[in-house]
Amino acid sequence: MPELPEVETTVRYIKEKIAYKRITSVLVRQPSLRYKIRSNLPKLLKNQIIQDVSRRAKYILISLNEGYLIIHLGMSGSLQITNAKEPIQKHSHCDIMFDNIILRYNDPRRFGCILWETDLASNKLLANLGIEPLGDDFNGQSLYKLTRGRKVCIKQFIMNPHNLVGVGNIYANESLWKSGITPLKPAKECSEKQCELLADEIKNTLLKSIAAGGTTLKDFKGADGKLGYFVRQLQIYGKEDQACPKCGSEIKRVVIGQRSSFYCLKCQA
DNA sequence: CACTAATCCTGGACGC
DNA sequence: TGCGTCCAGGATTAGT
Repeated sequence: MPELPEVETTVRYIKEKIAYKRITSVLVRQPSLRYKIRSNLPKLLKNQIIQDVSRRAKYILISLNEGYLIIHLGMSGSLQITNAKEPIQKHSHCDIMFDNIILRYNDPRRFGCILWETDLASNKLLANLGIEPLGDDFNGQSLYKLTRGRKVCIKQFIMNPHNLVGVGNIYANESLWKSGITPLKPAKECSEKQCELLADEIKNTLLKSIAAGGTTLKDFKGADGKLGYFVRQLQIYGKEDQACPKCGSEIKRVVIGQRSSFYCLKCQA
């Protein structure tokens, strides 16, 4: 599923393809996503020129002459640059057409969204987002400050987009294992040193995955857009009952906040 | 205010 | 083979 690295890779790729191009038409086949696609979207977008493509958390932001397109890929969404000759796939819900190319939104589980807003500040979804893990203001110190007084466990804390954005279940598991912190530890009990380690590992994991993103992106053409290449780099996620790559003891699985969590009893305290 | 559980949806894995 | 059941997952919303 698209996590922050996949979204970032998608943003870079589509920006290159559609920047400064004019939208000729828009076709909505299935408006029922996480939020319904507004019925006047084609009218709103026609003849608009793409000014910029950027990212905030896992939201893809497309600046137009008037207003913004806000796209989220949800669990299973992907954006492809394609053309009219390519056959429509089963879950291709929306086409944004340019002179020679089409930006095609595909999302089997329909957890994503395609919204239009006059300005970003008035959008509720963007209003209460936490810190960007790859931004300059995220580091051990800021993580330490944020976690003070928070008794929720550290895994849930870093996965909550009001605290920190873009860290999904897989990246949370991997970075906690790498920094030797048990996912069950109350956030407020993480030391300065541990916050330092964790912040570094979150950044590392995301950056590595972005570096692998080019390869992942090619896999987006496949039906499900699932992990593809990056899945091979996983050390702990989904490895229940297998040996910890660091110490060899058995990896445990627990459910935290309805999410599977994998950790090593020996390495993570 | 802080935290928990339910929710949206489909495809894939699994048991019978 | 085919049916039913369950699970995965991000982020919001309703509920405690």
